[in-house]
Amino acid sequence: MTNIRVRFAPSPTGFLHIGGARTTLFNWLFARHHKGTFVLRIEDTDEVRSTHDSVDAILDSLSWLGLDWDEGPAPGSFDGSGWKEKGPHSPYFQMKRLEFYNKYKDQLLSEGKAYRCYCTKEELDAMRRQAQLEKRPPRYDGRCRTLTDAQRKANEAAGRAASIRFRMPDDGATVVPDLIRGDVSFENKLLQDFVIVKTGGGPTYNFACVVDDHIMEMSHVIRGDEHLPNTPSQIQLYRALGWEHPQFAHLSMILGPDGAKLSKRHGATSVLEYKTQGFLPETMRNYLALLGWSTTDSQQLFEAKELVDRFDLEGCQKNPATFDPVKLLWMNGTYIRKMTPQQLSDAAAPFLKEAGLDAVAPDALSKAVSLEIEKTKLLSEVPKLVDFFFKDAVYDPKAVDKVLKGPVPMQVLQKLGDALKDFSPFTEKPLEERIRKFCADENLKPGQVFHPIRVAVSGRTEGPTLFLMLELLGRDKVIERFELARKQFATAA
RNA sequence: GGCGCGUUCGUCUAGCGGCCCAGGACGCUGCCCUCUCAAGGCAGAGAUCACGGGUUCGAAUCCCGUACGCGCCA
Repeated sequence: MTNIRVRFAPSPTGFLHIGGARTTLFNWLFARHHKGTFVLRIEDTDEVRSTHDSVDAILDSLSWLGLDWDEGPAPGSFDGSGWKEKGPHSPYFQMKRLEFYNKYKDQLLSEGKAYRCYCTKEELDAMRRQAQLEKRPPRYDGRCRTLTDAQRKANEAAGRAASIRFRMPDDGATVVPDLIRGDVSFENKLLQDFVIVKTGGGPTYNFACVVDDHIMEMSHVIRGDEHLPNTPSQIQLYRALGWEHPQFAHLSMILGPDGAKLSKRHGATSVLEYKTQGFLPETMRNYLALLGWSTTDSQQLFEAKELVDRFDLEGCQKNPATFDPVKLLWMNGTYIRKMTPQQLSDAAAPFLKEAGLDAVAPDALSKAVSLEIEKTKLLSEVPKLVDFFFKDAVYDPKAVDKVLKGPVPMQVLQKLGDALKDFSPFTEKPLEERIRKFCADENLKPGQVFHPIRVAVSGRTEGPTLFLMLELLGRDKVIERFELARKQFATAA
């Protein structure tokens, strides 16, 4: 069996979006599963829209997702003119590989498999309109196929720029053997002589892609569904160049909730946005894997290694999948619950810093986090879940209305405050015993006591288990907040 | 417009001729646990397998059409 070599080949014209991340993930999983090689190639032939920032954003996104590549540019290595690269096929930027495209363009030209086309944009537009009028497919008519040397010279003399077109076969059909969809057949007469080199001299996507995939020895091309209609043209190019084509696998697309291709108007589509929202990379990998791939037992949660072990192209879905943010959120919660409090604190560090909680002692923070871990769904929620341990409580008016209003809560706070003033040890079990005794002594139901305590101390009705929360806050803060709440809300009664 | 791909609970999916009047997961509803919120446990609602024809003793599964959705080429 040949070595497995796959690649992800993004155009650096923006951030890495969810669809691109999914394609990368599948390539990466396939490579790792087969102990093959994963290559990152930058298709920057669109000189107008390609930017250095986009390259960096893509590299950062992949690094965050934990999808490492064996060949290609190194993240963070931009030095003002380019990136450091690793791998035997460097450079991995198409704009630095023009010599290859030129070489094979010349070969095709000299073998008569490609030709110069002098048609202007206006002429091509006219041709298209005419075809539409006659209800024919708008296909290039091949008028420059048979230009004589004299005609060619005349065109050159007239200052017309030439593009290079590939001579497609007129008859027969081209079959795309697809690992996911089976054989897909396209009639050649409906395919046109497509441009391989633009008038400006740059290669088109279909040409550069074929040349590079061959030179870089790709065994499989795993890419989005939208490339399937390009594939017969590419296969013809491989043949004309005397090359064997790689195996193809076309992944179904990812849709937004409205059934249209996932795009910016559906909200967050940049992978990095999910990082800032507080999702974990392992969540993203697991969830994205399930978008278009599954096992026969419909397993949902996969350890990192398990995903690599179990991934295969056979489990890939033909039909498009709708991205479900609700399930993503659930999944993030399951991953957070698997973490230790320490790990969660560390992972949430950027968010804690933003909330001004970065000075909190790690040990105290970890304890607070441990009380909230099972309800955390996003890293970004951690600060507001624990802030009242370290900052003044902010009283939620609704909570106050519901729980602190009336004479009973106020009395509870006063009497219990007195009772706890010198109480020791101020730890969970003794506190529970003491407070339950207080309930009995005062002839109050536990709820009549517990709820006011909770709101007085934290400002809200929902929170961690009560007595541990009190222990962690410590006696001084508890007493202080009892008093503060009484002063602040006594009149409200 | 032409070509191509797709169509199983709201969503992600299992299913590759009998085990399926369709299984799992998210979400939803109810109950249990309980000091709140969660988490967890249990139960439930939810899919005439897009539609119409075939093939077959038997079809979600095979074949052919139709509809719809999406993509590509313009």
